[in-house]
Amino acid sequence: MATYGQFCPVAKAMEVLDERWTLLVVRELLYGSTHFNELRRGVPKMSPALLAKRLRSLERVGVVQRRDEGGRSSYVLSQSGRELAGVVEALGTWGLRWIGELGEEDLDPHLLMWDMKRKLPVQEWPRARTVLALRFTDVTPTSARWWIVVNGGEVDICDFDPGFEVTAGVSTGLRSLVQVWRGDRSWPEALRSGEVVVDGPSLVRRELPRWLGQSELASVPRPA
Amino acid sequence: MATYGQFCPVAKAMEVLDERWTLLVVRELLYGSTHFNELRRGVPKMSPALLAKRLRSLERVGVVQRRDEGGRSSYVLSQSGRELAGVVEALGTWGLRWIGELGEEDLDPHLLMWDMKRKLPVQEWPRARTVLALRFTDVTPTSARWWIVVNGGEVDICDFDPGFEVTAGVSTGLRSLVQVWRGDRSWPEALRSGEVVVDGPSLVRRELPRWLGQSELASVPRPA
DNA sequence: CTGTATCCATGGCGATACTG
DNA sequence: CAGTATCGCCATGGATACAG
Repeated sequence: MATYGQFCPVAKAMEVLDERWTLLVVRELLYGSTHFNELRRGVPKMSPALLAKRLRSLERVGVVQRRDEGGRSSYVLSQSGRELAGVVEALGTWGLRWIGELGEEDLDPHLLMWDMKRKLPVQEWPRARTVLALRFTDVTPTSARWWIVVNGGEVDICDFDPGFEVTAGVSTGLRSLVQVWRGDRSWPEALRSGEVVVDGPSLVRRELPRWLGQSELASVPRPA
Repeated sequence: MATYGQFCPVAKAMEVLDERWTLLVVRELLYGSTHFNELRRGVPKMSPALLAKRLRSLERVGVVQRRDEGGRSSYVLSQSGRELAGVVEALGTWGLRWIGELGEEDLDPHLLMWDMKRKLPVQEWPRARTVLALRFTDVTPTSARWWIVVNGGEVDICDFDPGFEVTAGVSTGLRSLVQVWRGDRSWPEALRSGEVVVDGPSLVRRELPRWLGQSELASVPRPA
């Protein structure tokens, strides 16, 4: 860990946190991931060796507590780690307001589905099993089709047809759905523009924005 | 600038902010520094080449506005940059609470004096010129003696005797004064323990804690 | 004073393969 | 599933000197 040679608390914090990927791992832990490969899903472009290294660093500085669970390990934030929520939130708010341009390489369908799996507002969905068939119109075929299954408060995401009756189909450009999820665009606008198309009963077409919702940070006000 | 390939606002923010030194430069700009060598005083261990590079990066992403002022340049935060105050504050709060251990190399008397120069509560000082002669008992002779001159709301820090009549002398270990300044220890405790010794009229001995005060973050509550 | 230019070593980190 | 092991590049950034 490189040092700054400053007693300033900001510098001392950055000695721990400024290394590449570190705060994204913390973000995943804050979102509730506890196991190695679960963490990997949230930072897929990070090599496993580096993730292991970061977890060891975070454990050493007391941000993460590692527990051995008979062979496998689990990683949980300590009190110190949980308090990084304030830092992560400030970064997210700032990033949403001021770093709006997304490159093509930022648009990863796996990450979007993983994020949705964790944060879909299941309480808005019907009690009965509900299945959305999602199709990204502008994505390489192997990652273009997804199924969202909500049943009894549980969300499952499949990249193959699970075989259940489909409640509705959703067809959209990946960028459009990412923008709506982040709150860069609104659901009504995206539907009106025709960039997100819902194929199904009119009731579902009306409810879909509430079912899918938006990420937590979406409501952050944007600069005028 | 290395990318993460994620649309997450935290990741997009960190692409801009996670490089070494970047947020410390922003901190200096938030504290009001505007010129190159003024910034350098706040990040003395950073090479000038790297500082120039970081300033260019920050300008490119719209955090800093550079102005040409007839030969020299000044650097001012944009609206986007000013909003990084929330990030810096969250980092400082967390760092103060959880990264308490300071190594010897973190104890730089120049940085302490530079910080004090900017943030001394001059409104607490007498109207008439007041001079404190500071001596660090445990620091290499060339950086051990400092004079703080407060006059008409202006603070001057000298590393040589400015020749004015000295109101009082303060003798202390560098670490002790840093700890008090950060709020890791209280003024009463430091004086009582004898680690900070004030040599002067009893009125000054009473007033000194209010004159020097503590850094802004010092009041952050510490973990039990 | 305000930077720029150059050089160089380090090690961070990405890629890949592999193991219990 | 949960990591380790290894390799090698190249970019980061530290140091120093110098220029306008």
